[in-house]
Amino acid sequence: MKIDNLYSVLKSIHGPQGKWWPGTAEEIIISAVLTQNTNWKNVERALENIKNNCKNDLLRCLSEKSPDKIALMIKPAGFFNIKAQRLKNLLTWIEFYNFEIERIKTKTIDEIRSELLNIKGIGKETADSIILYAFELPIFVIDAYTRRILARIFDIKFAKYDEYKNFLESIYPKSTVLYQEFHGLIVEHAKAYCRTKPSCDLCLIENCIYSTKRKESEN
DNA sequence: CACCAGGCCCTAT
DNA sequence: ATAGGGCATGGT
Repeated sequence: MKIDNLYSVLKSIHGPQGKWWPGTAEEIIISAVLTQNTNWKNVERALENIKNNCKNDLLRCLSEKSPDKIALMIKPAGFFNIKAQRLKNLLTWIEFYNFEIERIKTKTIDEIRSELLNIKGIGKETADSIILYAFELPIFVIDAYTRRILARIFDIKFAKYDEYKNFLESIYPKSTVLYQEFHGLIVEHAKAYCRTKPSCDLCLIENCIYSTKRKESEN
């Protein structure tokens, strides 16, 4: 199997993901921080608490809360103290743009990424997730699952995040929808096949492709 | 009981 | 440069 086909193979297995990252742009920005090393179910609870406390103008409202207040709201998501501070840092940046997403989007992807990475608590995966899903600009999000799939199936290993990113962006066309779908497919694949298994190391996409190929050959 | 989850930062080699 | 520890909740 060629890496050019990974996307279509994943899609044939798991189907189109549609709006894989739920919520408005504002909610996506917040949940990008909440989901750091955290189960999505817990993110939903935390986000729900925030929405209950901030009925409208989510980002501006949240930015006016104290770190302690925020920590209390996002408690279910874990790491609540550090995440509360990270949200504050992120919101301080967004405030420069008067909390208007459209104003941020007038900058280039590289500028936005660089600014996001200057925020303490926003690493590459979080920054790229925000750019791809909240700002809807084409950037390839790399996570642990992405690395694992490349390693397992294609025996491809890089040392750095940006090497993975550049590699995949050189193979697949720079398309927001494509990158959104792709990342969603990778995560869903990992979830679907790992969650119920005792060890994630046994969660091999190879198995999945193998069984799919068998089905095809049986037809 | 242990291990994991849609990471990131800081520190010690 | 890079490995290891801390952050913390809820599910399996």
